[in-house]
Amino acid sequence: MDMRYAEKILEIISTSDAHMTAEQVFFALKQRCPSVVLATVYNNLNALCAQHRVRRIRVEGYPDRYDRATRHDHLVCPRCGALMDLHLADLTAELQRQTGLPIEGYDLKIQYLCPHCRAKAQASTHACGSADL
Amino acid sequence: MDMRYAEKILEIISTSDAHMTAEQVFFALKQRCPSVVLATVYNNLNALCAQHRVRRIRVEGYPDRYDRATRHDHLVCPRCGALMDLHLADLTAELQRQTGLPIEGYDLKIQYLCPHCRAKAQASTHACGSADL
DNA sequence: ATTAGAACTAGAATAATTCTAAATTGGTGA
DNA sequence: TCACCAATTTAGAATTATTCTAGTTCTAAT
Repeated sequence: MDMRYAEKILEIISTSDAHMTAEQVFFALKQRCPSVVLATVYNNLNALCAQHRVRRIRVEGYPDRYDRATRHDHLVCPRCGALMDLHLADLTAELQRQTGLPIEGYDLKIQYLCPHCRAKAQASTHACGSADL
Repeated sequence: MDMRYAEKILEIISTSDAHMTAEQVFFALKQRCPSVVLATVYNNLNALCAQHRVRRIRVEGYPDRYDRATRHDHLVCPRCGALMDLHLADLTAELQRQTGLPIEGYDLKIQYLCPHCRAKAQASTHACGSADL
């Protein structure tokens, strides 16, 4: 397993709340380790995800993002892809009970127009009478 | 908007419970319309998703899948990407209350090792003492 | 029949990610 | 110290899913 940079990558991800893409992690790491290459970042990220030390988040229409492995949910803006953390109660036990299955985890993404996109949507509604999507 | 094939595509998706990829939809449609091209399927699928008549499901490590637009949740096998429908109670109101936000919807994916992968995992555990992932 | 606009086709282009092979690194024992 | 081994990284090509562009065809209205 490729792991020479793993600790550094882990630190970058866990000290940022930016939900970075692989490329952003790569640029952040490059500041400290100029010789590192994007493929290495992907390798390390994949290894970290396999070990559940990092969490990969896929958002419709955007590259994968990487996040701390702590259990929490997300708010996703369907317009701009912005991601925000949300700390709701853990539903695992409840879902296990409802489904009767040995579930391993779950992923809850809540769609919500972020304030910025909400403002833009209102502006364009006022301007031309209907949304531009 | 590209919509000449939309009804046929909608029919293919809604009469199948296979959670098809764009390519599978394309092959199914090609049976009836041999001249159709993959890009057209993507265009129609995108239009249908924008109108919320079809739902796109992204699964880690696999191409996007398309599903009926009815509200329901999914069970996802983290090993093979298999998708299964799950009809749990609608959480929208509860989430709206808990977050205090005007949410537009949500996406709940529950990870669960499907019976097939479970059997395989057990077999390899017995054979060589530990999982092969 | 003509025209205009929408939708389709073909295939090139793009973007994210993975793969392959070669080079480098770090650790271990001689 | 030196040589060796396995693990990891590098470099860049390859792959895959999806989108884009330009030209063509279709439909419906005139």
